[in-house]
Amino acid sequence: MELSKNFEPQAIEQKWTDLWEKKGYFKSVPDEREPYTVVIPPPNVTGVLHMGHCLNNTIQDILVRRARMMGKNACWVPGTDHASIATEAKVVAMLRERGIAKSSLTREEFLGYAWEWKEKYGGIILQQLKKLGCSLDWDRTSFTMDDDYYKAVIKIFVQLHNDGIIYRGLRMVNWDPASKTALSDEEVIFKDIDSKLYYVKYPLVEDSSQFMMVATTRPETILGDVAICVNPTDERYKAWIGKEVMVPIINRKIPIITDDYVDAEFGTGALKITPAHDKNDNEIGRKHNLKTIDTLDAEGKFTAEQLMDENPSEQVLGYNGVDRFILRKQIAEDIAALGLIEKIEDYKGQVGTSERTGAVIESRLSLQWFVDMKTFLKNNPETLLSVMADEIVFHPAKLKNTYNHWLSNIKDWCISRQLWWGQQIPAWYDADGNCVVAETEEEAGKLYHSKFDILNSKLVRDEDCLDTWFSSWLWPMEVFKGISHPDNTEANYYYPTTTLVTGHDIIFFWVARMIMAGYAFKDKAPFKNVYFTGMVRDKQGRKMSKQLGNSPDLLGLIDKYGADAVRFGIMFSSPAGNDLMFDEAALEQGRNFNNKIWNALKLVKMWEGRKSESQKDGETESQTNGLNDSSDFATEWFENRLAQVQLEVDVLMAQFKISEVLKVIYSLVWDDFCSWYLEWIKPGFEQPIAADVYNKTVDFFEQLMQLAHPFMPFVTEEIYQLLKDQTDNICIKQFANNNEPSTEILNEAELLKQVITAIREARNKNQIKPKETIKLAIQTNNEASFATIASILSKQVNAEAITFTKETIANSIVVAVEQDKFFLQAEREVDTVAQRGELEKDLAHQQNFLESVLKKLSNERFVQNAKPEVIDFERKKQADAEARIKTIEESLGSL
RNA sequence: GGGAGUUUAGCUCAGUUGGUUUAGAGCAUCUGCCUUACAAGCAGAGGGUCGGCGGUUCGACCCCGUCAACUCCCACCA
Repeated sequence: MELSKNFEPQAIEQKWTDLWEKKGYFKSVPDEREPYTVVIPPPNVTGVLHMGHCLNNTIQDILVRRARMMGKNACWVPGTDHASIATEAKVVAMLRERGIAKSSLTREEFLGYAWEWKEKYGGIILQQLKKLGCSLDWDRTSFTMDDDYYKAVIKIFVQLHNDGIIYRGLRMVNWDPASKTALSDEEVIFKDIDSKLYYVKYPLVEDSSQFMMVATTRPETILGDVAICVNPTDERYKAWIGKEVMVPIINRKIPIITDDYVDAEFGTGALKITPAHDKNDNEIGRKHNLKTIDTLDAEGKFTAEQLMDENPSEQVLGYNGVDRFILRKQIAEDIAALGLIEKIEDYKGQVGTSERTGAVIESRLSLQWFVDMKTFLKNNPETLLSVMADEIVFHPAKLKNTYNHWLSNIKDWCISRQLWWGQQIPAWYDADGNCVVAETEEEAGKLYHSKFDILNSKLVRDEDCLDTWFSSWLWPMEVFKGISHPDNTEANYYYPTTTLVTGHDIIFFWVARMIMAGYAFKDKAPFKNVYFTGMVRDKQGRKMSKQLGNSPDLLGLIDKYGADAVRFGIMFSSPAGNDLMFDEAALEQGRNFNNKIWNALKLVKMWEGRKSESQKDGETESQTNGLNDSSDFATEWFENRLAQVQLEVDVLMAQFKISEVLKVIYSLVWDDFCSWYLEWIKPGFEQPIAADVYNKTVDFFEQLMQLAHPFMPFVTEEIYQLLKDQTDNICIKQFANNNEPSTEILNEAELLKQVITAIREARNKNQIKPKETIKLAIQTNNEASFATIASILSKQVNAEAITFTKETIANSIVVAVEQDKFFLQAEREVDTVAQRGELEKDLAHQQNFLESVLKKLSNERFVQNAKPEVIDFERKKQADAEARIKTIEESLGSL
């Protein structure tokens, strides 16, 4: 069979995806094996695959594939999240394009469109994961709004409500005017913005020639002012306390009050109090029994509704419906027209924005549902303890601090959203606002009658739905129906899951809440390990974003480089726990690596037809030189090297140093296997290869592919199949047990590599052309061991003859490695001047080195205090350096 | 304002309890090679007073102190 010049990923990826799926390799059912369970962080149904997913899912696939090859029952569950706000926004936008307003639809009609949208677009991202090679158990695909899942969420809501953990209350909440819903604190992102600080004069009621000056960034809320507040210790305002000032434009009389909260240093030291539009103002308002006057509607537009009993002027009514940001400028201008603006300063401040829509958040007094997190946490103390005690292990561990801090300062969780797409809150109200919470309408009715003894009242269900995270916190349990059908076989087998892989940006949103939920509802941690990935950034370290346009097209990259190369690239540049700078050059490196492996295959396949039955019959080029064949040494070395790396990989994987593992494998394949091993066993041009050497080589190659398979599934499967007729597939081939590697042969090989490199370097420096052969004479105490590797050595340094000598050979290039000396004789004259220069440079270096070693050894305190092995090592350094100096001096003498 | 982290070669990063040939890798750079697996390659090389200063120690990239720069998280000073 003819193998293509370069590896062509496009030709094989689909083939293996289809075959793996057809054979059902990634399907998992409970059995007697130990499970290795991973649940995917469910991407939003609105999502398309981006670099973050690529990183995240590649890591999961590596863990899962490796576990599968290590005899575990690996189960990786796919699925998507309904993403209430994001999806509802998309559906609303789609309807708008079709000319349909959401407000013209009933809830049922809207949900019909939403499901339609979900069915059409919701699966795209999962299909894209297939392209990446993810070995998910597709039959288990879940969705956070599946029927059972929906019921599970409702069940948990009712349970927590009955336990008194969930309550409904009128609170200041974060309000997103774009999506017209409340948000949790976690959904608010604070951003630095340039704004203005307006210095506004409030005329004193008793003497309008005097003013109270207030600095504010939000003049648009002035019409809702109910007081001016100063610090009680502020001398400047002592005389003003208790007096009244007039609010500009609306001319409301408001008192001057005091509160410790006010910082006398900031602005003018006087704070206007607008309880409807600011959390702190609201607190102060409550303390001082002030009115709350709301002047903004749900969309952030002015409304005079609550001003009507003040007989608002035409001017005030004219503000109706004006957007808050336009209003800000307009009111500032109008106040300035009254002569009541002293000055306007530039001001750098922070504003909260919606994580989803980006809209500036308003604080708004609103009736919402909350989870009492402090009590909930008190009931489930393992949430914190298990992480701090490493019962749930965080990678990297530094995030334990972050986690601890958040839990220790936890606030109540606002879980109601003014949306339709999501689990509808199972609360029913009568006309008087009496409320019952139950899983179904029927139960709600029964409960109502048992509770209230009111006849014929009509119950209406709460319109709102739940925060998406209130459903996804059940994910590791409910994908196995652990809540909707508790104690089922699957849930008992797969839960707790083994490892969670997710971005550190959702540690509070999701990870912390899953841990809480795990302990609260299953009395068990949801997972044993959490691997937090960093954020994917571009080459310049900027976050990937749509706005910057620096987010590469992942499917395009897969087409261009192949999925294996993409996986390689992202893992290779992904240090554990740090952000990674994405650079397409890494993918190129991955592609090159695939190609390197491919070419190694081509080389081995060339030998396949030239096997000789026994090693004796195989006449190698070396033997024609009268040297012993060294391939036994090569195979023995590589076998041990492989065992060594396998152990190293086990250790690194246990520490989740996944990109380190890839680097180790990369170097094993490229350097040890291709650059050294294959060259060492390579027969001469059109010469045969000993059958046992060939078979061992194929075996090594298989093992390498197996080791690399979790990282690069496609190319490794392809090569595994091409190496020889296989009865199985690499993705389920079990790792063999490792033997303990022999350090002796590993050290011998290291020395051989050093010798080869040193001689090559000498050749290069002396401008001996690659094709030009040399005669090599070796002066050593260890002729026997050099004799066994002589054929390798002669091949690798292009020596036509190797001899042993006791004497220094005149007019040759001398190379010293440890205590052995190598004399190179070439056709061309030795450039004595250059040689001398090199030798003198080396001599100086060795002498300096020796000096530093001797200084240490002559230090009495060192000899007294240091460990014996450290001293021995220093003595060896001394001996080696002395030997080398002697060699160099001899060489200089013979020049 | 609080907390955490980072600082090692041009770039991205390793460096395990202080001693391992006066610090390692990949990429990039330079030199020489189209050698019949691979130029997406081969063989070599150069490049770092381990952020600054001080300390502990026989010995510090590693421990302590301090300063500096950067990053992230938390916190609604209007």
